[in-house]
Amino acid sequence: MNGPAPTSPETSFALRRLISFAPVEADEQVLLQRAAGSARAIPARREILSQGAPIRQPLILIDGWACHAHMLSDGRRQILHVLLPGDVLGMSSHSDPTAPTTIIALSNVLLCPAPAPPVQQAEHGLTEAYARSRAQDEIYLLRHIIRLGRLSAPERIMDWLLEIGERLAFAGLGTPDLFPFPVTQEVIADILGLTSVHVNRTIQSMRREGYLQIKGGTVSILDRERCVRLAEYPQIASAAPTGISR
Amino acid sequence: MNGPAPTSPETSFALRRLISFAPVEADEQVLLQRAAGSARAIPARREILSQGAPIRQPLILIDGWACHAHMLSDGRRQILHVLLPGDVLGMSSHSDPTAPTTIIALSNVLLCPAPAPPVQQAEHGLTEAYARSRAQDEIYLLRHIIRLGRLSAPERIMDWLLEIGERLAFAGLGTPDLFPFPVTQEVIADILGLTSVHVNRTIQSMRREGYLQIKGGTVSILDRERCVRLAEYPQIASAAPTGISR
DNA sequence: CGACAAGTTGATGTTACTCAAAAGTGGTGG
DNA sequence: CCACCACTTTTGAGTAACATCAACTTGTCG
Repeated sequence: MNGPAPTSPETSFALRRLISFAPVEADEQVLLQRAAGSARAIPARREILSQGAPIRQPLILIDGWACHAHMLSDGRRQILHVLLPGDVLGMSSHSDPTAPTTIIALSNVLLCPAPAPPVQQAEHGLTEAYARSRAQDEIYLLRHIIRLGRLSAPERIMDWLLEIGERLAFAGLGTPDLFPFPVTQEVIADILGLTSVHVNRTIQSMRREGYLQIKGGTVSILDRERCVRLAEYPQIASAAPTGISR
Repeated sequence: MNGPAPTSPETSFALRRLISFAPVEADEQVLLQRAAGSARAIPARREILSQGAPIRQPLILIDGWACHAHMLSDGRRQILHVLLPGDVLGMSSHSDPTAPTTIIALSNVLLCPAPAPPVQQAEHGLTEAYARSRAQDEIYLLRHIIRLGRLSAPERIMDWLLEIGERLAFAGLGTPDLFPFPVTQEVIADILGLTSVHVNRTIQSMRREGYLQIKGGTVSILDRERCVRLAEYPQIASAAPTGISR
């Protein structure tokens, strides 16, 4: 549905993102390619990792969407973090790591083991790429806290959509203004701490006012300027003018 | 105000927490003690690290409370994470790290440089302690997302207080049911994504119903059983019965 | 075509926010 | 000891945002 040849291109997309974090040596790239070749498929809704379980080995998401999720005893669900192609799951820097949360597939996904860097040399290659990927994930977590704590429903939705668009574009899957979007409004609600009904009404209102369009599993940002303003979305690679003097 | 000799004991409290994460060799403990001895004081409200600035060197919080905070342009503030004695700031595993958020002192604090482990041996000593401390911080971030996304105001406040009590007790500062508490209701509001007025009313209601007491900079959990139930607080070191079959 | 999931709509309820002011608290200097 | 200040907590009344409940409609896939 989303391109000419659906078999091998996704692989390189996912790896492209990871490689962009740091200069990865040719031999390491081969390791990645080989790992990606052995990726296994997991159907939507299936649990990938369960909370508290020991992590056998870190994984790379090659295709599809997944998420960290937490259920409360009365059925409320909060999705903590969305995982997109190229994201690394379960990478930890200490011994005997256990999964801090349950990870489930949001769509059909392809997963492969994350190859260990051949040389454990810091500040270079794959080691550095993994470290930066993890640091970036932490930034997304922090931004998510801001969203949930201080943004209104329209702001939350817009801010999150802009982030997803940016992340997907980073992996070569669409552009920041037009990207594939395989999740239901119920999932959006569980990510953003809202109800699906409220998500629906809010999206409709944004659609009516010409901000964006969501149709057929695709998001189009129609007026990026206004969208960014609505969400106070932090500009990519801009000087941070956060200086609050005295 | 909080004990007989206010000069040196805090130092060992903070280090106790860090050391508890992994067996730290005697020589490494000496490094920590020496670093703590050179701690410098920073007054409340002062900025410790600003967003986007390069991190010169990781720090250990020896005494007092600090936090990661983010301001929106219209004055809204979200506190992302609270830092307590023994917490490590700005520890990163990749090269040229920059501060993902601004860190400010919530009270007067003592800070010292985090000594680099003498032997860069994974799975042992200080390296492992730092790694586990960071992993634990990530778990607190995830829990915070659940709080903000899916818990009501009373649940948020209770859940957060229980977490703070546990963390302080872990560092030897009070017990999980009785601990020092140097922050205003306005700060609580900015942590929990509420307004200070609503925090006030909610705390009063919990006080009236016998859950807890907050007075004179001290929190007392009066009925832990009921508090834990109110917040669905995850039990420490309990088997995780999260198995959702099929 | 039928069944099931997803999206949409309406009516109503509740939680939490806003604005504004009063009352309490602690520190400082005369 | 008191007066004063700034800050924090508390209270009240009105409002806005979001949730809830319950249909109904649309779309998709076998």
